Amino acid sequence: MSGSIEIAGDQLRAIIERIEQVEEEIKELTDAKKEIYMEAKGNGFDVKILREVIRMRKQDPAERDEQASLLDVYLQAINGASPAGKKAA
Amino acid sequence: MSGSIEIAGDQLRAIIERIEQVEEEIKELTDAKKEIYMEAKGNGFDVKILREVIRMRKQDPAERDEQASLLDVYLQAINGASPAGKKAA
Amino acid sequence: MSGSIEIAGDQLRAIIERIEQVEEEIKELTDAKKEIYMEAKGNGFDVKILREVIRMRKQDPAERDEQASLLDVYLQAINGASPAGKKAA
Amino acid sequence: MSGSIEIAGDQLRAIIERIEQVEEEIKELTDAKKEIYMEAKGNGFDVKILREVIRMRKQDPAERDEQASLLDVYLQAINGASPAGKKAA
DNA sequence: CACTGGAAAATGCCGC
DNA sequence: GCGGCATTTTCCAGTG
Repeated sequence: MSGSIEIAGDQLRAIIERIEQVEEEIKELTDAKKEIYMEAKGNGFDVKILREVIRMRKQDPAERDEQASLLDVYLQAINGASPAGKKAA
Repeated sequence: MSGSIEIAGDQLRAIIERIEQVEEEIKELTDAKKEIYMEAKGNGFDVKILREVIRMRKQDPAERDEQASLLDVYLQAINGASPAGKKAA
Repeated sequence: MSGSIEIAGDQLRAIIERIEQVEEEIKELTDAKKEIYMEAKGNGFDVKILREVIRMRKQDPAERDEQASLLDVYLQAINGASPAGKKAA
Repeated sequence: MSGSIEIAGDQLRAIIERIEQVEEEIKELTDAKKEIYMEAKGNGFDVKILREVIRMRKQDPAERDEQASLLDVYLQAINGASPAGKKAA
């Protein structure tokens, strides 16, 4: 009766503790990351650009180019839309 | 003609303008909100605490539900796999 | 005695309600914005790029160029660092 | 020499590599966390509810404090401008 | 005037 | 493949 619940309860507790443990470790690393950024900032680096560099390195080059050209397409589409009839210039 | 490049320039413009319009309105309201806080501050209220009160009021309804069903939640978690009162399957 | 508290209480309530009212309106507009993006997506536009276009339009050109060139500086600094002794090439 | 352009390339590289290293470790832990959830799911637990339980446990201590001092908070808000028991100033 | 903390936005992920 | 959720990132106001 209370048997299967007890067992599940123990299991549940174990799961929760494991997850909380891992989350704790993640938090430590996240803090470490922040510190590195802060240190970099202290050395005169621009944190925002730094993040962008890291983001770029994560992305594969093909994908990057594709996004860049799509952006160009959009920008040109905006400029080339209706204003001043340069439609097919 | 420029063909595949000229992708719906007019449509794109329309979308962008609509979004920018909405963002403009949001900005106005955000400013109004700030003004209310400032006015409150001028009347001797502590803005930080005011924000906290509002935050709590937002969370409270949700919180109440969660609190009320905490035990249920645990019980469900323990045998969440049997959805529909399959007691002991 | 309870006098000044009462008055302040009314005032407090009024402030809170005004803010909550404004926040409600902001939420509606935010939802509207989301819908526009979703509609655009339904028409084949890339939401992420769309967001970038809008972000770019908000930023003044000078600032934009500055960021872009700083990014270049960083990227070149990475490539030109130690590897393969091209230090002063 | 390239002068002002060659801005601390080595330093920059070191920073980036450190960050990427830490992010790698975070990713491993994140994956571990996911695995725990998956394992739990395999044992009949409802992942969504599990997440909720963990979230509540995180919020609970803070929540308790906030709840306990709600009245205080309101009272402070009402005369927050007099910090240090200036009774009726 | 840079730092800190908190609100708002954006991105990525997971399940359906 | 899409919509919703959770995390992460960015922005901004207050503060020393």
